[in-house]
Amino acid sequence: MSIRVLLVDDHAIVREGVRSLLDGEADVEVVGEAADGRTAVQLAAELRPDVVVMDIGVPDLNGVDATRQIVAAASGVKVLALSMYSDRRFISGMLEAGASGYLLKKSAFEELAVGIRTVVSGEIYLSPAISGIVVADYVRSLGRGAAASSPELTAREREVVQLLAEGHSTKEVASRLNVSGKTIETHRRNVMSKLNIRSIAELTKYAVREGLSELDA
Amino acid sequence: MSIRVLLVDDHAIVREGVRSLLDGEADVEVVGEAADGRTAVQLAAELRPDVVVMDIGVPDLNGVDATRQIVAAASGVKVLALSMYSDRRFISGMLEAGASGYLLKKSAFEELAVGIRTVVSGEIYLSPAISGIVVADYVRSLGRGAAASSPELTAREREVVQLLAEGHSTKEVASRLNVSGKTIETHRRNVMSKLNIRSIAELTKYAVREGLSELDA
DNA sequence: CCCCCAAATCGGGCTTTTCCTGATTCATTT
DNA sequence: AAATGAATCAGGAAAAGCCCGATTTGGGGG
Repeated sequence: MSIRVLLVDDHAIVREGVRSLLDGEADVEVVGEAADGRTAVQLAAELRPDVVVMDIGVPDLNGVDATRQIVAAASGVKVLALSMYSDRRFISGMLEAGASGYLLKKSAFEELAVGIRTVVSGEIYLSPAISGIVVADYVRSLGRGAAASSPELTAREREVVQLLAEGHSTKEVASRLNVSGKTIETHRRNVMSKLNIRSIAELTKYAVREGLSELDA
Repeated sequence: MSIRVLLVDDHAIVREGVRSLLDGEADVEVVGEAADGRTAVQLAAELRPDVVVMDIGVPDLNGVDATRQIVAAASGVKVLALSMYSDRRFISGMLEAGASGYLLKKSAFEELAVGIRTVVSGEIYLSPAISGIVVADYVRSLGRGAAASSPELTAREREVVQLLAEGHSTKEVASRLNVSGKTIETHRRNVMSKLNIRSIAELTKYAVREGLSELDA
């Protein structure tokens, strides 16, 4: 029985390349691909892969929140983050969301193969470069009580912010999330109140700064 | 005689993936890889590949300047830009530097294969999404000689965009510029029509990309 | 077990903004 | 002189936003 993998990355060339490489691994089988977070969550539920290889900077639903939903909905499905960034916020975000591993795109493919097998076996896999940051954070956290990330916004709120920052109207966001426009409106206003901002422009910049949205999206 | 390719990308996984895909093309042979611009220039001189597939966001020496040096030093070597971004500045930068093509990572791999063969034959290859931007720039350049930073918009329009992107409401912008709100409204709608965008979120990102606004403003 | 709270959901009614369709002025170009 | 593009503005319809409140649901603590 080979390891069933779902690939999530918004760049088709990258997905196809990784798939091609994984095809060379006898014990790994790519069973699906997704170009955005929401599709990833759906496919994870349908396909029940062993591992989701998740890029963080994906549209529609970001990698962190997609991971949270996948882990919550499909127990047993492991998520392995594959990111360009070694930014502490992304790392801690993914691990807190329930990812079983984190590696960098600049790593060799061999690391991905090892990482996949490692997380399937129930262990955690971190790129060597990442380990240092995680340990440093851990050591720091020994001194303080909590204060890991900035839980200002709820997961749902971040979801709404991301979609709004990607240029979707309130109505579009509502229909995509299958809720009333009033609900989205409330979420937006709550967020803007929490962040003390008064315009979509500032909200968009916040989303970009937080990695919820890409500048060229 | 197969087409000899040099891959330049700072992400090993991406390089290996693309190499794996290209290995499936009978007439293409990957003869080298580089993780940064300086190495790319050296290898291009040593290996004399037919095509350099060049990522823009590489360390040490950026893709644009690396392209410039490769084209200057090794006549006959074609450079095909492979970028995450469809930003006009990158596109024009690469083409001005002498690249023979530009395609996006979100394209399918098939496009890369076609692109490589196209540039080897001496022609230019552009992703369809890119072509529109290039043509728009070209058409614009027909009218003017220079073409400054963002020649799409008039000075007044940029002024309005900047203020909107900084989070000011239409009314606030109007009073600051001492004109009617209706005028600002018209400017905004004209701009959004020109740029083919439908939301303040996208307008804000445009402003940030163009340097009209700061992310932390 | 029950109460409370936070999060998510929605509605009514009113205000504000946006959208669509023109229209005028002025400077530059042809 | 005619045409074009840029900047300015208006009126009315449509949409979105703002301020109130309300329900439901899932946990935690008493």
